[in-house]
Parts: sequence; structure tokens; C-alpha cells
Amino acid sequence: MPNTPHILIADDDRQIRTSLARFLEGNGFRVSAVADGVAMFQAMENSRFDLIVLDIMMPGENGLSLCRRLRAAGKVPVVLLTALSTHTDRIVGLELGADDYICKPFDPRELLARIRAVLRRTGDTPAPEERARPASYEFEGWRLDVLRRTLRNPEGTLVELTAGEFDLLLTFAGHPQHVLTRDQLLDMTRGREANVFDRSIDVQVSRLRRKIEADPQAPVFIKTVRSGGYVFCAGVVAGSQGAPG
Amino acid sequence: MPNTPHILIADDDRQIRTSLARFLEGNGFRVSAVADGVAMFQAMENSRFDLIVLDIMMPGENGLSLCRRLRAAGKVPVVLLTALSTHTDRIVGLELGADDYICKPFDPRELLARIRAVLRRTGDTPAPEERARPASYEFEGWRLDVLRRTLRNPEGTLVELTAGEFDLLLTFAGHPQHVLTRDQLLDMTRGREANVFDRSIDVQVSRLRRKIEADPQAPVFIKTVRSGGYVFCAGVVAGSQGAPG
DNA sequence: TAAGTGTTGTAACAGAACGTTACAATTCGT
DNA sequence: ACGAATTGTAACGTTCTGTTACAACACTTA
Repeated sequence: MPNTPHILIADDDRQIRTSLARFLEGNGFRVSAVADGVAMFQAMENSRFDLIVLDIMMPGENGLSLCRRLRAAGKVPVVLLTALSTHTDRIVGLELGADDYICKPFDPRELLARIRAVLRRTGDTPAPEERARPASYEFEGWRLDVLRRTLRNPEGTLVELTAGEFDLLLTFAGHPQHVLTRDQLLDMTRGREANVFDRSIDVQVSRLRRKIEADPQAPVFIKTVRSGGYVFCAGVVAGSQGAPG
Repeated sequence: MPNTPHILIADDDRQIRTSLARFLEGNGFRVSAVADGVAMFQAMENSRFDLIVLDIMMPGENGLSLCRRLRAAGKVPVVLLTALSTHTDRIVGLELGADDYICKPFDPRELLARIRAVLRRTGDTPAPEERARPASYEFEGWRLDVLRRTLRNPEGTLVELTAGEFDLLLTFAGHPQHVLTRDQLLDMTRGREANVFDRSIDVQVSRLRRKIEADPQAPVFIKTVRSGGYVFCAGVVAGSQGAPG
């Protein structure tokens, strides 16, 4: 993957660092992570990064000052991660040369969207998946319209899905024939970690099956992989254009 | 940049001076800053300014008196910056020849908007960015005219929107397929922060849906993302020219 | 095969998030 | 300063989602 954007995460919170790294990797980025400003500049000497996710609140040198130094050093796009949410703080951040900011606690997917937007804006490196992400999926006559967030069955009638169900199905459709663990699914649909005895995905799968499986007791599309997770078993064709007609 | 408007900031507060200067520069203006009236008139001898942002409360000569002298000296537009907010002060300021007026603490973007408005009004120099922003958006046959602040449905008939509804729709149209949090929406449409249990965006969304969704109960354009915010689900084309016809 | 162990399916519940209405507060134009 | 229009707040009903509990199922081992 020579053309994969390389992202550097600078955050002192280990939890955020690792989970964010995994999330971004899962979305096609190359990711490195550091815990402080010193390590950040070290890392930057060894590799070229396409974007930096910088926590504004870190021990040692202040994030804002780091941001200023970054901007002074070059033109690497920066997305600020901050707990501050007042107006002035935001504007100060953007003034210092950050290309975007997001406040904690944040939805990883939103950060992902902003990273993509910044990369698109700065333009030299295409964000992965973004263009590649199809506008629709089709499987066994079923049609999933990403833009409209709708699902039609082979007869062409709309099947009502809740937002969560839609996200889940979308994730399955995007990874056909792949066993997805509950962790992954939770991560990809909700952007959060699973607790020890988290059964929410199971329940969501059950609810989804009820709507798309002819016989939910004998599922054809979403198969269970015992002690593994679930697989979407269908030939999926991805359309890059919106649903015609 | 020969055609870039040149703005002079006169404020004794260094913090405001620098951060405002950077903000305006970031928005395409050429900016100079001075700390008192004497320096202001000095600067004006050396350069021609298209607009002056003048703090009314400065050590030395009073801002109002400066404003009077400015007006006497020529026709440079002035935007007053002040902590005073009573009606009479406002009248006095405007009577003295200020073209607009904003109270501290202020949202920089609001000042930006006022500066643009004044420059547009005085007319000789086009404000930057203003032109670059799309003058219209079109989605699914609907047409949003930014300049006229009007909305036409696919049949071409005008749909009456309040200012707030229009701003909201404009924000959505400018960020299609992006989940926008209530915070962001409030920020972008009103320039303010959300309180803990702020439902105003929900209500505004509801009102907007009533006007643009065929079935508000099953919205097609503005979809809800539970515990996330809202997404505008439509292919949007931005037009750089005003709506023809 | 039967018991035992761990895993999954799903019903039921509870809490949270959302939509909408009515009304209060604010703003705006005159 | 007044009235009209717009916007915010509060309240209530509805929908969605996570949790829990338990039954059903699948694998293992005897």
C-alpha cells in the first residue's frame, strides 16, 4: 500500500491511542501513535505523515504550542483533539493552523469523517475508502442505498430499518464472506469498545435478521460463526453510483 | 493579491489584536494592527485601508472621538468594537459615522460577517471568500439560492423558510453525507454553544422537515443519527453563480 | 447417549434519544 | 414602544437501543 495515508496520533491517553489507531487502521489508514510531543517530533523525523491527530491536553509541552510549532515546521495537516469546547478555544486552535478540531468525547466516525475531509481538502493524498466506498450495494436482489440509507427487497418494496440496523447491514455488505467479531462490528457500527458481556450486537443481529431473512431461524445472509462472530454470506455487488431509477 | 481588502485593527488589547488579525488573515484579508489612536493615524498615512476595526475603549484619545476624526478625515468604513451595549451608545457610535458595531465579547465570525457586509455595502472592494462560497445549491430538484435566501421545490414554487430554517438547510447542503452533531449545527447556524439539554436544533429540524420532506415522519433528506446528530442525505451540486431564471 | 459447559437467540424491560406540540421569550420591523 | 414573526424551552408520547434473563442449541467428554 504505497498510497495509503499515514496518520500520526499524539495523545497521552493510551486507551484512546490504541482504540483510535485500530479504528483508523480498520478504515484503511496507516497509523502510528505517540504519547507526547517529544515522541511526535521524533516520529516525524523518521516518517512522513499525511496528517496528525493531536491531543491538545498532554503532559509536557502544551498541545497548542505543539500545534504552532508543527505549523511553523511545515504543512502537515493537523486535526486537534480537545476537551475544550468554548468558542474562543476552538478559534484559537484553528488560528494556530489546525485544519480541524474535534471535542472529546468524540465519535470516532466523526473524527474519521473530518480526517477524510481534511485530506480531501489538502488534496495531495486521497483518503482511502472514501472514493472507493460504494453508493449502493446489491445482494440477491436486495438493494442497499447508502445515500438514502434505505433498503429495498427483491420485490422493490422498502424495508424499514432503524439507523443501527442499517449501519449493521451496511457493515456486513461491505465485508461479505468475512467473519466479523462482535468487537469489530461494535467498533464499526457504533465506534465503541465492547464490554465483557456485551450482547448488544447479538440482539441487533437478531432484529436485523427478522427483517431480511425469510426464516430468521434459518438465516441465509447473516450466518453465525460460533465463538467467532457473524459472516455475511451473499454475493455483493457494489455500485459506485446512486441507485438508478 | 492586489485586490485583497486591507483592514486595520485598532485595539489596545494585544490578545485581541493578534488573534483577530490572524483570524481575518485566515479569511483572506490583508491585516494591520495598531494599539492606539496615534499609531492608527500614522498607519493611515502610510497605507490605504479598506476598513477599520476600532476599539472604542482605548487609552489616550477616546474611540468615539477617533471615530469622529476618522469620519471627518475621509470615507473609510469603520466597524466599532466595544464593551458598551446600550442603545444610546450604539446610536452615538453610528451617528459618529461608524458603519457597524459589535460588542465584546464577540464571535469572530460575526465580526467577519459584518466586515463583509460593510465592504459589500460600501462596494468598492469585494470581500474575499464571499465569492468563492457557492451562490446556490441544488439537490434532487430543489434549489437553494444563497444570495436571495430562497428555496424552490422541484416544481419551482417558492417554499417559505424562516432565517433560521434557511441557515440550517444551508449548513446541511454544505455538508452532505456528513453527520453533524447538534453542537456543530448550533455553532454553524447560530454561532453559539449548546447547553446540556438543548433541544432547539431538534425543533428546528422538525420545522424544516415539515417544509421540505414529503413525509416528515419518514424523512428522506434530513436523517437522524441516533446519539450522533443529523445527516443530509442528498446529492448536492453547488453552483458558483446565482440561480439563473 | 447423556450430562456438562459454553455459546447463541430472543423476549422483556428500562433507560435514553427523538419528534412534536404548546407556550414563553426574544427579535424585528414599523 | 407595539404587534407580529421567529426562535427557544418544557413537556409528553414514541421509538430505539442496551441489558438482563432464560431457553435452546452445539460442542465435549465420559
